[in-house]
Amino acid sequence: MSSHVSSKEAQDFSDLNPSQREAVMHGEGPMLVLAGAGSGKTRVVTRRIARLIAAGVAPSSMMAVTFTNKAAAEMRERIAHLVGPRSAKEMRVMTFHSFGLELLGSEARALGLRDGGFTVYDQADCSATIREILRSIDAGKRFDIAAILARISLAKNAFETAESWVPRPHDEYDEIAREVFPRYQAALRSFHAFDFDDLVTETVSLLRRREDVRTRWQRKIRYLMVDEYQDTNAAQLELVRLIAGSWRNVVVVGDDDQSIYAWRGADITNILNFSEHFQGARVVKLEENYRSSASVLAIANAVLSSSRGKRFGKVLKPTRPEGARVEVAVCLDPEIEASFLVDEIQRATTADPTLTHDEIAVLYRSNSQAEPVEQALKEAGIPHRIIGGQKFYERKEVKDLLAYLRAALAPEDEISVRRVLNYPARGIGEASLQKLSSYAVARDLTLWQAVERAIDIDALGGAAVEGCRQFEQVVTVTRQMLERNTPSHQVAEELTRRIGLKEDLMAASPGEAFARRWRNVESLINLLKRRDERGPSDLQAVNDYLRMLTLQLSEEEEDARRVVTLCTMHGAKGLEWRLVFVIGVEEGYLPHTRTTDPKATAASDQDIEEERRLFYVAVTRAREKLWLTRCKHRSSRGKPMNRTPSRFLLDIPAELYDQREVSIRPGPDYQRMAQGAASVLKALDALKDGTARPVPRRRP
DNA sequence: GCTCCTTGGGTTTTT
DNA sequence: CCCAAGGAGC
Repeated sequence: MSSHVSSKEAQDFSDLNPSQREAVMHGEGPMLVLAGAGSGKTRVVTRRIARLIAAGVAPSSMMAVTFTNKAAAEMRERIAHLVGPRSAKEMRVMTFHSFGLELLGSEARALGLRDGGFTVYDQADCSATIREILRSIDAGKRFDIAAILARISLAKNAFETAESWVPRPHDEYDEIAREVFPRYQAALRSFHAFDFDDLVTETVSLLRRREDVRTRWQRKIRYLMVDEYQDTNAAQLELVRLIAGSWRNVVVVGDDDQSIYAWRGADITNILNFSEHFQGARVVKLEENYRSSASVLAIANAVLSSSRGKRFGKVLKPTRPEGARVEVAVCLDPEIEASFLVDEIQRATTADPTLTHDEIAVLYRSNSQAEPVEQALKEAGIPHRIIGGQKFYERKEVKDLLAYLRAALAPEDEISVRRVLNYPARGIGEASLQKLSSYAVARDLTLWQAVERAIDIDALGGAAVEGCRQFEQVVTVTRQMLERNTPSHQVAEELTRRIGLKEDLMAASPGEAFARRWRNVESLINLLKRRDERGPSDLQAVNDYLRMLTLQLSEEEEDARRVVTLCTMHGAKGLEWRLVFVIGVEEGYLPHTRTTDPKATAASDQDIEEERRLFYVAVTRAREKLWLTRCKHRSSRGKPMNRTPSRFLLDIPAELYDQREVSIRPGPDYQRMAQGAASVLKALDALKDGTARPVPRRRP
């Protein structure tokens, strides 16, 4: 509908500064928008889209690529606000991975996959695959699977194949990865599975080798926009190049100073060298910051000014007044830190009733830091949500149910079959699994085919044969229901009944845990129900939906009602709040030990620079008030440790912030201390009587 | 084959 | 401290 497009908001550019206007008015050809934090980059992207639509460009010929599905949803919403929901819906707004999924799904024939069947493996599935491979090659030592996976992932994103990749000498993880890589890739192919990296790299290789496919997609997508371009890797750059084709209508938006995903293969030279990759590119810098108070920006600029990395060298220019002083709270330990921040939230929201909880965030380096904060917020009755942490899709009961569905849809998906072959327990233990597996290998069968032939396997015991029969029956019935186009949620319900999932969960999880886990099962069934209402339940449709779930559900399905947000600094990118607490500003977290420890993967200055940028990202989330907190003591692995301030904090001139010590607070803390003292006295008494017992742990 | 216990080893970020 | 793997006992 054009009523939106012709609206004043979309066509009046007087509210934009000259650089923003230049970016919005840009027509064809490559452009790099270097957008500092809070400089209005989303605004520029969405306004440009609205302008192009107003100029007659079909929304369906445009694609905007974002970094997360959540960011995509938000961008689509903002576009809808400018141009109307109809046009917004026609546009492609998605992540690289979702795009890969769409393209591979619709080009299944070109890929040579029969009936479009492939599965998407998440990290847990990939880990399970590697665990099996390590077992099969008798790797001996207990390797860190995540480390192997990380190396394979980096190699794949750099277009190394199992054959071409050269491990670094004297790096035992490179060496084991060299062994695992070809087997891993072969295993995924035989399971008809793609991992997240494949979604991009396989798309690239398909577009490279099939001119017809390439041309088809280049005709489809005439305008391409990429957000958070500093976080793209080599494979994604290649995908951009292939899609952009000869039109080269590529607008990328990003900030080299916010590049924080090198550990995942992101290559900062993509943005630094954009003008070489796309000759004749226009470069626009957005340096005026509309988000943060001048006090916050002074801190942000100070953090970057000590940076030694290669940069475009932007400086954020404040447009807003000085605002409240930035404060540093030096706390005794994490519990004090948490109760201090709760106290401060209560004080601030009371003093300013317009400051609602959804305008407040607590940011930390690692998910484990959320726990004491959550505890303190809970005690104080402050509503909050944790972004990240244990994801819905990763919960065991959800994965188990999905594994059954996947096994029914595609029995060659061995990881799924393995996962539920003996769940709930039906007499097929490690030994029987080995026998099934070697039977399959010897005859070049899939594991599923071996299960079907269980009765013919002499080595297998009676209980195991019976278990295989039961499993085969459950899977077969499930498949038949799907073949008859039974709504998928009904299939899932019948499945839970047949395997006795409810009873098993009840038996395995005490009290409250059962309710929570069963609720997860019900939410999954509900999710399927909503899908059923929208479309058919044929095999293809359900399969498509399940593999999309792998991408979508690895993120938050959370609703952001008026609650305080807790999230990692990585997860905070692109978001903003009026009041922000950055906690744990200590050596060991910022930078993280893992990046400074010489024992870990060759710790380099580059890694530390990335940690500095991460701190910069965290700081620039604050609009009005920024608190930096750190602890003097903290226990790690049960051992108490003294903590020192982050080097990045020490780099900030002291006159830019106020500092205060927080050791103990009046109120509840005194009570807690008194209780603590009482229990110590009691324990001493007990020691004297000889009735000492291990003190039960406090947490439920 | 299953469950419970001991032991040893490692600390992050996520599509 | 927390998890996973391996061993003992049922």
